[in-house]
Amino acid sequence: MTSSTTSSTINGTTKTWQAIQAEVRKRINARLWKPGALIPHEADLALEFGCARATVNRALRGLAEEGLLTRQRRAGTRVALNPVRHARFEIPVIRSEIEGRGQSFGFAILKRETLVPPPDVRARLKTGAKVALLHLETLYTADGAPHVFEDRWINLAAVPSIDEETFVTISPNEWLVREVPFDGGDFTFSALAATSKQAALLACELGQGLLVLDRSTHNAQAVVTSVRLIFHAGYRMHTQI
Amino acid sequence: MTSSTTSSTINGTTKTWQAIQAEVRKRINARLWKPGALIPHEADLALEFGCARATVNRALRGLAEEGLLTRQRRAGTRVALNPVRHARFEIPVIRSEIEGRGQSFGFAILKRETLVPPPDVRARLKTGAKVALLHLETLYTADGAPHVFEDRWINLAAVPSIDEETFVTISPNEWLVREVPFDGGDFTFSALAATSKQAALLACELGQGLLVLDRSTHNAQAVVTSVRLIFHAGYRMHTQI
DNA sequence: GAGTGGTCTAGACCACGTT
DNA sequence: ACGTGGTCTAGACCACTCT
Repeated sequence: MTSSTTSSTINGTTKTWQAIQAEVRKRINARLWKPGALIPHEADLALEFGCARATVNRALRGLAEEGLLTRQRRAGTRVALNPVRHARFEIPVIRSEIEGRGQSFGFAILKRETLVPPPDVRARLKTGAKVALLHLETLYTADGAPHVFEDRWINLAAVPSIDEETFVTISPNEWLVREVPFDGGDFTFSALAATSKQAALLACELGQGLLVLDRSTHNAQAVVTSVRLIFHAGYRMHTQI
Repeated sequence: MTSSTTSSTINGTTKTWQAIQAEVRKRINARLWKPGALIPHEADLALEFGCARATVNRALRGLAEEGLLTRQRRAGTRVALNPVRHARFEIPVIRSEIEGRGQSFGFAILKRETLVPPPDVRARLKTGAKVALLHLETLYTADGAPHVFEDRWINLAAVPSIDEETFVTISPNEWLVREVPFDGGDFTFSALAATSKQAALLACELGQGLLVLDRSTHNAQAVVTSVRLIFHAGYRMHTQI
């Protein structure tokens, strides 16, 4: 038997950090280490598992990042009281999402203008009262059917070269992902009932519930873009942990 | 000046893994290393930065987990073509969320019954056609105002001791988090327009858009619980990356 | 076959918060 | 003050995969 997978337990003596992590998980689930309780030091565990302390550290760090453990310098490591689970969902790159389902992707620029935005948009982008921004309205389609309506404002100061882009072959979404590096962003999920305009755009009935994702992305200097995505009726955004 | 923070650059010679990570980020953002391009080996970088290879590894591993880099054994490390950003948002523990805003938390069990569920719920929980489950309907309130309506099914086989719980002092949500360890789950965001029943429960107008979160959690053995949360009108779920 | 990332070790020093 | 996690090192071997 040449069974030597990456995570292995050798005669009960744990070696890899994955195996140690699994063992710790087991003890937590079995309530051997109860929520809120202190678990042994890294040094003790290293001794028990017959490995280096760094290996134990690697295992426990992962569990702490998951939220299963709470670690503090002098205080030691505790089992988290409420396992604060972090869901990690991928930010949908619209084209990949559609083509990944085997559908054909399309988009149409409905509006393109440069003007001083309304106050709420100014607040989100943190721009002055007289600064004009690029405003784009785009409809993305899957197999020709409306998929999502995008209402986007772009900070021209942060993305000067966008003036030369016509968005004939590449969508605003992809162009920005490709051309503008960003450090972070805010995401907000909400819901609304379709107005007549939205119902017409997204080919749904008046008043249907629509999922909305507001998102603004920024880099070190400024807020680059703020966008509202209104998805077609029945759209579900799915993720796992 | 005693400026010795955790992430520091010493005379241009980078030492900590955080500093190395920041430097690599800078080079990617500055397009010094372009998307899709191969970056130097760990060994080379270690030499350049004057540190051990393990330190470089630590820095690059983090960036790979973020999705900014793609690493393969023999092939080397590349800058990711489409920075597949994944947002990491905390699963809201309802009580913490409400109390964290300084509001008072409350809940009321509206329905409690044990019966064989409809087919769609059976499918989600992967239970047989004759297996009875616990069904709970709960309304959570913030400062007395409706916050979220919870429609939950619980697999009694996975959580036997729940029959003795009256949910007078602890909500179903918290009880499950506390008593049942779980390994993973599915999350689905969607939206609906309030029915008259929902409008009455959540004190909103008929037809308002409501955010919906469907979630099922499982452990190694079985699906433990499946729940639909319907949030009050105007609710926004926010996260950052 | 050979090169690259993945991991482990044994030891060391440091940062930080509890005591 | 002191104990615990956080990190770094220098070296080693392994796993994977591209050529």
